[in-house]
Amino acid sequence: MKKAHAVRVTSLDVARLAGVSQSAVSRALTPGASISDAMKRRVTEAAEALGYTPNVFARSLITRRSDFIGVVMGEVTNAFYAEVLDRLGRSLQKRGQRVLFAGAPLDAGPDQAVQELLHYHVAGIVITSATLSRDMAARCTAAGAPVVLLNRKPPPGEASSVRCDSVDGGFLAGDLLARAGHQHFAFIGGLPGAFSSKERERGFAQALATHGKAIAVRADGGFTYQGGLAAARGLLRRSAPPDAIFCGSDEMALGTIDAARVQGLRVPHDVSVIGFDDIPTAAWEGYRLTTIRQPVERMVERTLEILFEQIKQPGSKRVVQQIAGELVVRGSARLPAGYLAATG
Amino acid sequence: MKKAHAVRVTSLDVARLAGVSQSAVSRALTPGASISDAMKRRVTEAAEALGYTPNVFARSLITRRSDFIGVVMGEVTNAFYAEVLDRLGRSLQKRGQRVLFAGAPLDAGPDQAVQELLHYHVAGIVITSATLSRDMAARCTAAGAPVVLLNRKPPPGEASSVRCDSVDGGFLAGDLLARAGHQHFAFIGGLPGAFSSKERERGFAQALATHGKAIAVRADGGFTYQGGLAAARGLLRRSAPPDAIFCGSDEMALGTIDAARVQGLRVPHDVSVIGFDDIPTAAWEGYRLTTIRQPVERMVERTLEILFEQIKQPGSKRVVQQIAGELVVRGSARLPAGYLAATG
DNA sequence: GTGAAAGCGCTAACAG
DNA sequence: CTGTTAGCGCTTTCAC
Repeated sequence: MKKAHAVRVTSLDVARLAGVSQSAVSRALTPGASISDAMKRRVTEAAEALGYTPNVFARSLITRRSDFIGVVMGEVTNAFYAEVLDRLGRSLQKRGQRVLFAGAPLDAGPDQAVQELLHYHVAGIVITSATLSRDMAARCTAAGAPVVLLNRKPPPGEASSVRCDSVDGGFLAGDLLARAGHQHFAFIGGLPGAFSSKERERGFAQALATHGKAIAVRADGGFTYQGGLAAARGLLRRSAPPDAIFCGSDEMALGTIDAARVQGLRVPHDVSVIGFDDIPTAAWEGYRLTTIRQPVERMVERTLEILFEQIKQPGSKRVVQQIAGELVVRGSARLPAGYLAATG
Repeated sequence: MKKAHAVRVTSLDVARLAGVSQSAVSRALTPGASISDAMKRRVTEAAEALGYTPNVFARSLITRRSDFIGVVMGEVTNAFYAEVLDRLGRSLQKRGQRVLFAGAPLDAGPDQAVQELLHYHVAGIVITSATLSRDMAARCTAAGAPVVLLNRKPPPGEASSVRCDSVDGGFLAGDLLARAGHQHFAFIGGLPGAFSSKERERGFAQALATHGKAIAVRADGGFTYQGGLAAARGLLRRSAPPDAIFCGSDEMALGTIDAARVQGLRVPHDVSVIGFDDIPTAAWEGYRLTTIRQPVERMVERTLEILFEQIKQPGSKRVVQQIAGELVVRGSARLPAGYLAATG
């Protein structure tokens, strides 16, 4: 059984064992410091022998930098964001960074959470909950902590952002539905103020316009299953119910499918449904939801790429990037004639 | 527009403004330090005027304690754990603690993640991924960081644990199914080595034995939808297929329901299915899964209670607590005759 | 109860 | 390239 050293080993201990100065130890463990290979090896060996790791607090006290990356997230219970967090965590762990997790009340915005993170001299911040205020963005810049927003409205100022191209994604959905010959189109949005939801609706409307159609009716479902279910129920009970419904998120689309089934409607025979996200549940046998996939992996990767670029190169220009969504054809929407033949 | 002080305000600044010593400032912000009310007020006012907050690194460097709580979690993408994290985050935020999030590779165990957390002098650790090794548990104790495991096998040694009573939960499921008159019982477990899964199976078997029955066949589904689907497909294709399936998790139960439907079986008419967890999806219209609910809220609350007790009172005895699960009757399992009348 | 002084363990500027 | 030196901002003795 290994002994549990309660006594902490410091750089001085390592220095003594290696027979060098304490600052040499520091340099040996600082990438890019000017130190000879021989010295470096000597120190490294002594450090390993003692099981030494630098005290993160002493280090951060001086450098004013930590290896924390702050993650501000509103809804971990949303499958899409759970996956974002999962991938974020793995990537950061691999790069030797730590995740300082901050839930943000959806109603209050991320400002307070960000303020707290700043106390910990986070190296950077990823926000997925809502848009940052201009004031807080400025504070992050002043504190030297670059910010990247994921799937949020690019805030005014210097914060970067990565998002799935919602307009384009909405267009994909609208185009498919229109070409399949549907006549009455409905859109179910998330929260009235949500930027991504509005963009998805816009793209949807644009595609319909291309075909001389328009959104006949809309409702909001708060991005949740229950909300989507309720919204769809209302829509489908109208005297002229829609035969094509595009939802701003998969959860709402799944609720929509269930609402249709409860009313005895067949999907997609009586009504076509398309979602947005491609969460795992969308692929379940019970739903087989046709949807617009957000390429989470690439989005997260790009987010971190930008973040680390800015960390390494403070003051570099902000980047506002869109990544294309991708139509995933399953069974919840009728297809245009000859569609399968055309796409192979 | 507020000015973004790039210059940090230190306790010395506050001391100067208040006309007191720097150590007085420290004492004013340390609960339980010996200081007069007048002095405390004076310092507090100056601190507020300057927007002062102590440098967490300098503080932790001395005290060897941070306000981080480490959370080691394997599967955020699992709806049950997403909810755990969500609640954990909210509660901790409320108590002024920060969440240091560490994903743990399921295959590697939590030891490495815990080791990393210890570097940050976390005040405590919550683990939901797998059981801690005895060695690492000892190291946590040595480092003064209490550990509470959530829904994991209580490790040998001093770590506390809170879990849903799986034996009892399994019993509930078995009892209901047996009393409803089913004849062929199947169990779908998670991973072969998973403690909670084994306990659920044991309780299930015990209940069946009470009625002179037994588990006829079993399979493993890795706790996932796809795994449950595949496992159930195999089970239902047997020459003597089960008419009652108890699954070690809701996701697998949902997969089981879909597997049954794909084969043209009606649930619960042809086969009854019961899950475990009560994740939000279990309540969806498309499934209406009868399941054993884990009272997440209480479990998380109790976990934190124990953790903070141990933080406040180092060396206090470990607690191993079980919290009862609760049968949630929906539509995926046939009920014993007169059941509804009897339960009101 | 209060101030002065001594570090916590480390990085970074400075000589050599 | 290497050692010496000076703090980072705070908590915590120690005198008074």
